[in-house]
Amino acid sequence: MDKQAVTIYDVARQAEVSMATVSRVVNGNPNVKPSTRKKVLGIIEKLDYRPNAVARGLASKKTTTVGVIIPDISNAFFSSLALGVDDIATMYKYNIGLANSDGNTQKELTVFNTLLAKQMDGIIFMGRRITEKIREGFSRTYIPIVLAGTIDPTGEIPSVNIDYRLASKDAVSLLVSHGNEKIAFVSSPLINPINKQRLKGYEDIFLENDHLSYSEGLIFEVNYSFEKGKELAKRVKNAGVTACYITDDELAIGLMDGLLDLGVAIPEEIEIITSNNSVLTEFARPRISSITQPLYDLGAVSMRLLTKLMNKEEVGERNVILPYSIEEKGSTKRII
Amino acid sequence: MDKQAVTIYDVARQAEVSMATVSRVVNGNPNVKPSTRKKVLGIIEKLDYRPNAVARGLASKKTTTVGVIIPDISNAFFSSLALGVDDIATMYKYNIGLANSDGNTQKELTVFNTLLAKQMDGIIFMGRRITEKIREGFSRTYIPIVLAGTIDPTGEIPSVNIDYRLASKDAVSLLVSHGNEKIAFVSSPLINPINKQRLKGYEDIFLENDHLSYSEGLIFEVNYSFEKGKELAKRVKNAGVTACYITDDELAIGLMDGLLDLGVAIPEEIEIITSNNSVLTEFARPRISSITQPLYDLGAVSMRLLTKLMNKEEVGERNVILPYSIEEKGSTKRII
DNA sequence: TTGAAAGCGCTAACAT
DNA sequence: ATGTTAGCGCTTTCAA
Repeated sequence: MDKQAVTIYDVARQAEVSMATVSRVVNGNPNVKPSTRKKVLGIIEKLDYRPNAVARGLASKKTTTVGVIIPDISNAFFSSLALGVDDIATMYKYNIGLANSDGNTQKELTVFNTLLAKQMDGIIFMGRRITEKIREGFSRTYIPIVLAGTIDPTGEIPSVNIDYRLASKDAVSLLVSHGNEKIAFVSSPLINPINKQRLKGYEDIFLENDHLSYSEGLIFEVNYSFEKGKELAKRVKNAGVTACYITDDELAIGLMDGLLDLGVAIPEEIEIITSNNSVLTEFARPRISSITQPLYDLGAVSMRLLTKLMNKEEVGERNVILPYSIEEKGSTKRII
Repeated sequence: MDKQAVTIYDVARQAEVSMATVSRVVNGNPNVKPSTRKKVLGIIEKLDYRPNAVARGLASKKTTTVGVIIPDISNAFFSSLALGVDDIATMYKYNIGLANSDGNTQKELTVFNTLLAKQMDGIIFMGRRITEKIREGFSRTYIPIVLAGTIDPTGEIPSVNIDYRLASKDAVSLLVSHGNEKIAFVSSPLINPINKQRLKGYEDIFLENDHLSYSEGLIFEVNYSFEKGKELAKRVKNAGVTACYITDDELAIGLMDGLLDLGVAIPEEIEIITSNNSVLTEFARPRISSITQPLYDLGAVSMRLLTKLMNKEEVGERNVILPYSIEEKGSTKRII
C-alpha cells in the first residue's frame, strides 16, 4: 500500500551487510569502514530508503519531538513565541507536536496527557496560569517541561519570562513622568499570575509617589479580547483617567478603538501604554506605546533550555528572565 | 527512569487476563465481558496505565497525527487557518505535527520528508505556491494531502479555497461603483497562483467596463509585509490612483499607514480594500474594507476533508470552494 | 569493523 | 469472550 515500504532490512540485504551496519551508517556511527558506508549509502539512495521514525522511537525511547501546549495559536502573542520555539526546535532537529488548549484548564490536562502518550521528549507549556491540576500532571512525569511566557508562582518549573512587575512599573512610571495623576490599570483576569505581578508593579508606583493616590476605581479587570476592551471604553472615560496601562495588546487596541469612537483624543486626552508590543501595536493608529517583550526570544530561549534539560546538561538558572524595554510610540505624549 | 514504565503487560498480569484483552478494553472493542472490562479498567486506573502511542503506531501503522506545513505560524492569516485545523483535528482525535516552512521551497521539502518519516497519517499543506519539487515529493507517497488556502494550478491535489478571481473582481467592482477610474492592483509576488487569479479578477473588470482603461502602471508587485506596503505608499500616491485593491492584509495596513503618513485622506482621497479580513483589518484605523474569507473554516474544512481521505471515505468534490463576501468598513466610501 | 539477536509496547490475525 | 503468537521497523547490547 504505502509507497514507502522500504525498510532497513531491504537495504541490508541489497548492500549485503547486516541491519546493524545500516543502522550505524544511518545514525552516523563512526565504526563503519568507509567503503561499506559508501556502499550502504548508495543502496539507501537507490532505494530511496527513509528510516521509520516511529519504529526508531519505540526502539530508542526518543521521538525527537517536543510537545507545545498553547492557549490560542491564532493569538499574535503566543504565535510569536511559537515561531521562536519552532526555529530552535528545527535547529536541534526536533519536531513540534502542537496542541491548542483554548486556555481551558481541562483541555490543558487532556492534551498534556495525549502528548505524554505520544512520548514527547519534552514539553513547552504556555498558559495563562498553572492550575493545581496541571501541576499535578506535570509532577507525574520525568520528561522535562519548560514554561514559556508563563509564570509558576512557586518557581518549581523551569521557565522563561521577563520581569513583569518591573516592566509594568516602568511603563506606569513613564505615564507618571508625563504628569498623569489618574492612571488606570486595565487588566485581563487577575487570576493570571502575570497580571498579579503587573498589578504589584503598578502599586509600587504609589509607594514611591506620595502625590498619587491609589484607588480601587482605577483598576479594571475584564476578559482578554478586542471586544471587551472596546466595551470598557465608556467606563474608563467616565472614570476621568488621563492615562491607562493595559496588560494585553488586543485589549489595548480595543480600548483605544472604543475611546476614539467616543471622541477621545489619544494621546492628548488619554495616554495609552500596553504590554506585549506585538505587531498589532504597529498596525493601530496611533501606534501604541508598549513594553517590548522579546517574544520570539521568549520562545527560542525556552526551547533552548528544553534541549539542555532533555540532554541532561547542566543548566545554571532554571527560571530565566529576559530583558525588556519601553518603546514610546504614538499613544503616549512625546515629551521634549 | 520514566515514571511511566507501566506497560500493557503489567496491566494484563495484575488483571489476570491476556494482553489482548487489555488491548481490547483500551480500544473499546465490544467483545469483552462487562465484568472483565471492569476489572481491567480498575487495574488501569490503579496503575495509572497510559498506552504508548508510539508502540501503537508501529503496530497499527497509524499514528493519529497529521502534519501541518505552514509558511509562517506567526502570520495572522495562516494561524487562523491553523486554529480551524487544530479544532477539527481534536474533534476527530488527531494530533498535529507542526512544521514552519518559512515559505522556503527547500525547507518545505525537508519538513515534508521528516513529517513522512514520522508516519503522519495525512498532511495539511499551506503555502504560497506549489513548486515542482514539492509536487514531486507529494507524488512519492500515498498518504492523503490537502491544500488549505493554497492553489494547485493543476487541481490534482485536494484543496479548500475561495474563488479568489471572483472575489477580487467583486472587490474592484465595489471600487468602480464608487466612481473610481484609476484603481491600483497592489500585490504580493505574482508568482503565487492565488495572486494570478486575483489579477485575472482585476482584469475582468476592464473587459466589462469600457470607460476604464487597463494600464501596467497600476499594477504594483512587492513582497509580503507591512514594511513593503509602507514603502510603496509614495509610488502609489504619485501614480494618481483614487483606489487600491490589495492582496494581503499586512501589505494593506502598511500601505495605508504610509499613505496616511503622506497626508492622504482615507477613504476620501484614496479608497482601500484588502483580501483576507484578518483581525488586523479591525485593528487599523480606519478599519479596512475587505473580502471576507472564512479563515477558520478554510482550515476546518481542510481538516475535515483530510479525515475523509484518511478513512478512504467517498468524497464528492476534492477541490472545495467556500463562499466569501465583501465587508465594507472605514477604508472605502459609504455610498448612500 | 561487523553480525546476531533480543527487545521496545502494542495490534491483529488466528485459535479456542 | 479470551488467549496465543507473530510481527511492526528499528536500536542496542553482546560476541566475534
